[in-house]
Amino acid sequence: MTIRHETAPMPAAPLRLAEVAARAGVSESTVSRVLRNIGPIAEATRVAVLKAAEELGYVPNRLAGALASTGSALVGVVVPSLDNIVFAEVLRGVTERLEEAGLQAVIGVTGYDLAREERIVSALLAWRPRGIVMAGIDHTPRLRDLLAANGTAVVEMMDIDGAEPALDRRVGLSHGAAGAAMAAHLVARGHRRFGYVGHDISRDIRARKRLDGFAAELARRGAVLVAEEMVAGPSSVAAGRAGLAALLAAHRDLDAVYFSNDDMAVGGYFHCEANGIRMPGDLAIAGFNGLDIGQELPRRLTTVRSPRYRIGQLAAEQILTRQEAAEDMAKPATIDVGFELIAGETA
Amino acid sequence: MTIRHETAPMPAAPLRLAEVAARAGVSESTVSRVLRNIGPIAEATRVAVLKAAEELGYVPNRLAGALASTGSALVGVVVPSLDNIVFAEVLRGVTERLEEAGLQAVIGVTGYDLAREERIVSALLAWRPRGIVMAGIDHTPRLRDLLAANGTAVVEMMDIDGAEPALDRRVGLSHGAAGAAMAAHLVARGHRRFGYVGHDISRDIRARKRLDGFAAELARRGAVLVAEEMVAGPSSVAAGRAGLAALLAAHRDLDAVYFSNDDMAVGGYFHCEANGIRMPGDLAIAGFNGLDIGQELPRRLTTVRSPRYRIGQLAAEQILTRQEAAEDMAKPATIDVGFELIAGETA
DNA sequence: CTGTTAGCGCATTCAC
DNA sequence: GTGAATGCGCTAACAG
Repeated sequence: MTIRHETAPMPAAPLRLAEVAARAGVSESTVSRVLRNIGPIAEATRVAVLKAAEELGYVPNRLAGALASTGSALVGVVVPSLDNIVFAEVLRGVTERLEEAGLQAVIGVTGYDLAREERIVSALLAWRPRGIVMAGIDHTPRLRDLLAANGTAVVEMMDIDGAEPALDRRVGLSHGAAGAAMAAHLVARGHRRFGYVGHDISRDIRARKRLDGFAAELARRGAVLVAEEMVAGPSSVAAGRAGLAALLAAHRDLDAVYFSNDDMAVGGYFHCEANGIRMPGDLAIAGFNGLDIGQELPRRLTTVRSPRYRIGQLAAEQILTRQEAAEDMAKPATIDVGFELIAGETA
Repeated sequence: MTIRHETAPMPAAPLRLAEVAARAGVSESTVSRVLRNIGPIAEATRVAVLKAAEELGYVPNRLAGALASTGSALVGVVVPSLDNIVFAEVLRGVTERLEEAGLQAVIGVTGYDLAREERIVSALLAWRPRGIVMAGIDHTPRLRDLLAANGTAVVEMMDIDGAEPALDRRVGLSHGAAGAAMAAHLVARGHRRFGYVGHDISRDIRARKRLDGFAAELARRGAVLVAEEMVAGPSSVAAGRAGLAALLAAHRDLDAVYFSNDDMAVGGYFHCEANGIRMPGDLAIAGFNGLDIGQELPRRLTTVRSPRYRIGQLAAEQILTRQEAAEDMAKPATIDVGFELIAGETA
């Protein structure tokens, strides 16, 4: 047993609307209206209510509020990973835009696992969110059904080229086109014999789409993708370094190497630097994402910049502006944010 | 007006417990119990209920559940930034541990702004979360009062050395000690004349604590902190590069430079590389965080590794294990996860 | 402009 | 083992 000093803060149950109402001498509804800026309120009572709420340190119970009004201020946000700065930036875009509108993000991380994504989204739906924002357009059939049946606003981010029909809205870019654009650029720079270094591409579907677009464009332009080196596990600088080493050990005659993303490409860069391989003279190197680190290297990395922060903001925006009235008429809409090829100094 | 095909999914209102009950031919209470694995249930009815819920694609309404049971499965998570991979990793640790326990994270990003932190936490509290996990131990007095009065479980992460009393639990490391450890290491390596390159340190309180610990230890060991170069804005590779350039322009006689973190230090590294400054012969360089990128540079960066993922996990753990029963007796507890000095090749 | 009356969907007493 | 009430804290019609 402890002896509690009189001034010690009592971990009391949170206050209710009723207690604010009592202190202000008005009804609960009035307090509710004042706090939500709804309807006409006499200035005197508004002041009194605000004062009472402030003095008591009242924090409204949004659980109750959402239940009563059938509409929570929560938005589910699902990303495949947080190791990757890319998704952290998307998340920042989403949360910032949501905050402006007074909404909050509940997050889920799938680890690139579609079954887990299904479970996570299902759990998110339990909060009756205003909407769900998820990375990627590839989902389990069961998740598609769940989302469709639920009538929840859904925004798919990052990727816009897929065979499956859109759930609701899409904000992103064509990874196939990004891969093709890089292939075109590299071929134009005179490179002909290509290699590829990637990470576990069976899970990272967008990386696969880039590779497919890249390979197809190479073929179209008469260049060759000589070899692909896939490193197990997630992408990282270390994996890129090791991957390039392995690739070059087996194939000494490559002009250029395309990496699954900038992390991997930076690893390749370091391998070249450490082994006296000059870029792009001895070997050209290219990545994807347009990360800051790549542009701060002594030789700027050739890559494609994806507008991640903007994608996050636009995705949140879609949730905010979804007109319930127009819901039935609205065809699933796609916003293509495009990408920018950065012709750096490594290719 | 659109003509809706018969098979088109009707964006119906989400199902209620009652509909599952009707289909299974039992009462709502029974469904509720089956779904939550509570109390004795006949195997036959359990199967029937599960089948009905599955077939209907029922997703429980946690808003209602939390309201009725006064306890939500939400945990507020507040970080200063998401640009920095460091906090993304912390967030990953938190969400992974929470997911194991069936809880979900609602996030808030403060932008290193304490007033905004206060608003965000206040908004988070509105969901009556199981607990709040926040980065840092420096908060507005008003936020401290709010949290104390509320009786919410609070875990402060990252930092453990502060004048203010802990709110509830702390999981982190002493940034002052980390700065001092680096000072000791560098002096032991023979360096005497030091410079510092930092970012906007008025907002990044932990960076300031590291600098203070660093400077104090230098003084104690008879070395000198010749100059500090503060770059406006957040930390970045570019800022570190520019900062070192500026510092060296004004002070040509430095032995070693301590950076506010690894991002900045990597920038310094690139500056040296681009300008033929050899590390550590001409200039020693050290950072803080132990990011992967620093350890993949051709010369491994000398730095201090902070166990960010682990901090996140432990912080979530604290929320989970907080015994309501022992709540009154429990003194605010601090978990020091420590840090590891990485003696790289740049110092 | 303000108060009163009903639920929101579920978890929880209790009975049976 | 199961079902029938009661209320969580708030918003949303209604009156007045």
